[in-house]
Amino acid sequence: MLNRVVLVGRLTKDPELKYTPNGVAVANFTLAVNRPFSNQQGEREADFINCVVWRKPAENVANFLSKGSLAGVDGRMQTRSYDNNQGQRVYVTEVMGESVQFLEPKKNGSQQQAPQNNYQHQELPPSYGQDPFAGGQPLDISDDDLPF
Amino acid sequence: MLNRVVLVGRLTKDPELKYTPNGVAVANFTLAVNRPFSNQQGEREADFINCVVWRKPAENVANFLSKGSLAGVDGRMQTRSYDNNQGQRVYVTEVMGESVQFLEPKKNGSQQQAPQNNYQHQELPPSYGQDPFAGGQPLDISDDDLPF
Amino acid sequence: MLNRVVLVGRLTKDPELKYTPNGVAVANFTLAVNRPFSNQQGEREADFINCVVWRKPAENVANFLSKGSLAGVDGRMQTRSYDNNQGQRVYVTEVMGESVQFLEPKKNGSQQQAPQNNYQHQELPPSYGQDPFAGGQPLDISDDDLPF
Amino acid sequence: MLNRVVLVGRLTKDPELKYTPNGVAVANFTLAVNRPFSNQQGEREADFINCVVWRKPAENVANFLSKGSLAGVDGRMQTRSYDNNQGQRVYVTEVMGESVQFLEPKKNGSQQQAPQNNYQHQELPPSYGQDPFAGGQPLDISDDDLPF
DNA sequence: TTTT
DNA sequence: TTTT
Repeated sequence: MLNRVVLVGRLTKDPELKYTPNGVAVANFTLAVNRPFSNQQGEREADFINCVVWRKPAENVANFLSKGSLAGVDGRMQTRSYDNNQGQRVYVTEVMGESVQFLEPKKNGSQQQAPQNNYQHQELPPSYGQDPFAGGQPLDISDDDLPF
Repeated sequence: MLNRVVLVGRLTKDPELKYTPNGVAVANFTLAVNRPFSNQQGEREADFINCVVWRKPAENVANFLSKGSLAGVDGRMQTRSYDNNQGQRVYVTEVMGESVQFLEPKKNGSQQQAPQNNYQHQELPPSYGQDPFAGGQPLDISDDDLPF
Repeated sequence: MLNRVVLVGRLTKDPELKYTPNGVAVANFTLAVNRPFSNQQGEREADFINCVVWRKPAENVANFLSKGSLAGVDGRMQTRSYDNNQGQRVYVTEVMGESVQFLEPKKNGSQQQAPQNNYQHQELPPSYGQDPFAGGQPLDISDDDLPF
Repeated sequence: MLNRVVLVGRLTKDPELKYTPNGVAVANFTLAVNRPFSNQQGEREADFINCVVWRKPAENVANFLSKGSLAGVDGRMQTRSYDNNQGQRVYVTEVMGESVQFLEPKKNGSQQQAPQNNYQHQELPPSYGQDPFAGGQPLDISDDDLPF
């Protein structure tokens, strides 16, 4: 059924990159998306939206985005739940990002080249993404949990 | 900043209609949106997405939708948090529906007329929405909490 | 770059199904999408949006939709131009539908079963889509024109 | 009915600002949106999408965007037609932008301050938008043509 | 637990 | 050239 989300916002922290036991990359990050209206106190608020990105785009996210980066995400809303250590059910809503657009030149990097174009499907410089296990830490879940 | 969600799904229950002390209508409902892929066990899953609608469209939702109704929602993702009665912070992500489309003729109703067209901005039959407090129960929050 | 369109509307005619010389299916149809506001004369207008769908979903469209069917489309806007027979450049904007949702049970059909779920990725009954060339007429363009 | 478009792209030219006889501002511009895939020749193409923005946001567009600016547009697809001077019917599809996000600091400007935040609903510096007729040229259509 |  |  139709389920489409498009967001533009800034990362609240550096993205977290992990790998499933099978070597599938997953990146998690939170986008702060400013609201277009002010609250009663006249302040602008933001929504903090958790995003998950899988596979190659996950590695691009980890390579090109960091705290404060402006990014666009096109994806689907997903919900899941789990029991926390106090034995309570926690409900999670997040955005499964199918594509991520980098809306600013890579910042922190030193001598790095910014990508010529900022789309997720871009050809990345050959130095990226070579060893899928580099730079990320293994994820403690079985691949059976992967829904796709 | 850009924040746009479009969903089509079915209500998991009848919508809940409430009113703020000032008489502003709010409807809450959950949409079950089937995923386009199957999980490891070959089953189709759904995402359960909480939606909030304000004012006149809230009353339309309450009048035209019920458990199982197929509906489209166009809106924005919002996040908020509160402390539950165990003193723990609970994070909530929901969709603020700006417009709701009724994709099926009104069901349960007896002799009721289905709307000629199913858009939220439709002219409703004069019998609807007259007394903003009819059919809903008061909401225990101050209007100061309304962000818009 | 971000380019996302979501529409719900009714087909103005039966969809047209064609095949490239290589046997790739393409369906074309126009969605009438009613506007949420009235014009100066108090009339509701509609937008008439041309949609193109490729491959398997194209065949599903041809099998399940017909004039008047209510459908949802999730896709991208695309533009192209060509010279007409009067030698004038014609600019075309259309929606490349990546997924199509059938929002009504199949109508015209006689004893046909409606699909159990209406998503484009659905398993179709085995009688469908067997011979990719059945029911469509060949398309007079080279596959070199296919951009993906 | 559901009709939602979200785009991020770059202006192909400076926006055109006009005013109806009643002083309602309208801005027109074309966004070049790069495609996420390459064509047969391995080249990246773009879609060129015409956008229209009304009223205050139209003036913001004229003040903050220029050729090459990166911008996000959230709106609806609209179609219309007219007869050209050769007496032929021309069909037009464009995006009615409801909100426009400025994704880069204002460029060409000399000593100008970039907006603190780039959302269309932003508070603009007091020097902007004061005389709604400044800087735009009158539009040769009656307000009766305005559909909303 | 939040970004410019 | 347009749908309910």
